[in-house]
Amino acid sequence: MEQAALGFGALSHETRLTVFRKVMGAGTEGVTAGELAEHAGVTPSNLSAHLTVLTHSGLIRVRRDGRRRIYTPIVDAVVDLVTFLVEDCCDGHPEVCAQLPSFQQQRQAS
Amino acid sequence: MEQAALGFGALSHETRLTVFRKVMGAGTEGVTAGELAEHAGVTPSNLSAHLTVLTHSGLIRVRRDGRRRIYTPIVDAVVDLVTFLVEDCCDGHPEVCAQLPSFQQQRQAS
DNA sequence: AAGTCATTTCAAGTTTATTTGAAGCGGATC
DNA sequence: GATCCGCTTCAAATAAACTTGAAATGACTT
Repeated sequence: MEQAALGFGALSHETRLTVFRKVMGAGTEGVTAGELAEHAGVTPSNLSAHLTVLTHSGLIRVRRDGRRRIYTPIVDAVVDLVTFLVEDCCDGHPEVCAQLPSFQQQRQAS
Repeated sequence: MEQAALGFGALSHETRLTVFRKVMGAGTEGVTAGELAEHAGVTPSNLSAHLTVLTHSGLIRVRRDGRRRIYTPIVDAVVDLVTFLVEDCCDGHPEVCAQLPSFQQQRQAS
């Protein structure tokens, strides 16, 4: 639960949420810090601070490529976080989770 | 996205996460502040502060019953939050969302 | 109407986050 | 080896979150 709180904390800031989504979208290939800074519209320095929070939460990781750093999602960690939230939602209210988008459908669509 | 950040922020503290889960589990019937304080092992005053954050985030609501206050989940808001996270996860990585527990299955189980 | 109960509000202190710009560092280029 | 690039680290300032206990509120009870 400590881990979940950490994960939610990492997503509790608009800049970080923006960055997180961009990183998720980038998949295995990843995104550079520079691209993320531009995308989020913040200074490199500020972005770096937010990236530290996100990596510390275990939701993303860094890899080096020459002089740039490439950020990639740790998908298992994201799945764990989603699962945690979903269990709260669906254990007590199973009838409600039918409202959630069908993952199978999305899978075929994209 | 602002709303999502607010929601995640509300879940980013262990006490609030504990409280949130208890409220979710209580369903329509709800839980009193007193029960929540005992469950979370914090003072009434401290709990009240956390409840303010949670209600302000739109994930739970209060209703009065005599001299007690009963907290209930706002399930739609929780579903929205889960959906938000799931979309990040599954739009870019649809193959991964198969790892998530099947809601239909859970529905029949409980 | 006085007392008690459940809970919140207040104010103050403490801790933790966030932002900023300057400086540093490792890797590429000249 | 000097320089430029991409990014991080540092330090200092500001802001936001958290905790605490005392006091207030509003609703039942006697």
